[in-house]
Amino acid sequence: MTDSKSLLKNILRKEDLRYTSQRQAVWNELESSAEHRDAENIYLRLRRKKIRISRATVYRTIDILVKNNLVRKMEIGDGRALYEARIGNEHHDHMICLDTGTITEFYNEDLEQLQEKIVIEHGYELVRHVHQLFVRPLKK
Amino acid sequence: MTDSKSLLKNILRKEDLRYTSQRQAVWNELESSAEHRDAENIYLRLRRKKIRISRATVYRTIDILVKNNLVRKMEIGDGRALYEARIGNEHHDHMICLDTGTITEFYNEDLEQLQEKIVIEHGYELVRHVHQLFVRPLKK
DNA sequence: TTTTTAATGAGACTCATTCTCAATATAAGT
DNA sequence: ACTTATATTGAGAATGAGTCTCATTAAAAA
Repeated sequence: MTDSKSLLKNILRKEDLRYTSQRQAVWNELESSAEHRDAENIYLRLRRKKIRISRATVYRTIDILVKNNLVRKMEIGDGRALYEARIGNEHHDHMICLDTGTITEFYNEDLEQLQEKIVIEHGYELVRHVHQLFVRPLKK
Repeated sequence: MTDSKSLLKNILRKEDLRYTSQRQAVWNELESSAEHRDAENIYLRLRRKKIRISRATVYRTIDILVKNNLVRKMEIGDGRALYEARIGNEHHDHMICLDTGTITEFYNEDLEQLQEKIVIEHGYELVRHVHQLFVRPLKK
């Protein structure tokens, strides 16, 4: 069994959920590219590959993957959400260019630590965070 | 004329828009509380006060206020957006408690500067940012 | 005032996501 | 393997925040 299959199976077992071809297909699709994709894109691609799946199942499966940290959800502000696999993909935040729509990933350790410090000072622990920088190219 | 009225009038004049009672009512409503409120809440409160206004106008007016920095928009991740007046209200980010829903505002100068530094290193300038910390109470 | 044109309201519409429920598939037990 | 119990699925209806349309109303310019 490939790592990808056993990883998913273990998570489904832990959650007392059944292993199905649809759930594997959604995970394969997300895992196979580093893109930020929306649910409709995943649905359409699976259909194009002649995989029998519905939108409802795509959404339901993504929820499971997000809850189990295999996939990161990112709300882009226009009412849609984009997803990306976390596999071989350490934590990062996003910089979104307002001119071109280009999404650049960034990670800054100082920033991470500062966030932790801030929430602790308020008597909380950090569960997750959303950090998006909306930018424009520097004109020189 | 109150400050609140002339502030709005000036902005509408600048934007070549007309001053109307509905626009004033939406601005009054937002300005009069420091709460984070959604569009529906503002609409219902104005109706309860017997002010003649429609949802469409609430949304249209909020857009104008956001565009002119009188109001800050905050997407909360469940598909809704919350709004708060910026009046007497310097920039801050939000900490959202997952247990209680409590929203705590925070501001950290180091964090602000770090963000600026990061985008510049990538050849961009920062236009705006979204920074939300989802937290849980520290149990001791 | 009159006139011009922007703003409004009611409700239709959009679009991502969620829900419903009958049909189907998984996996446990034999 | 076969049966059985029950979780999962699919099709499409439903939801809900936000946007759009267009006839009516109201600013504000003349």
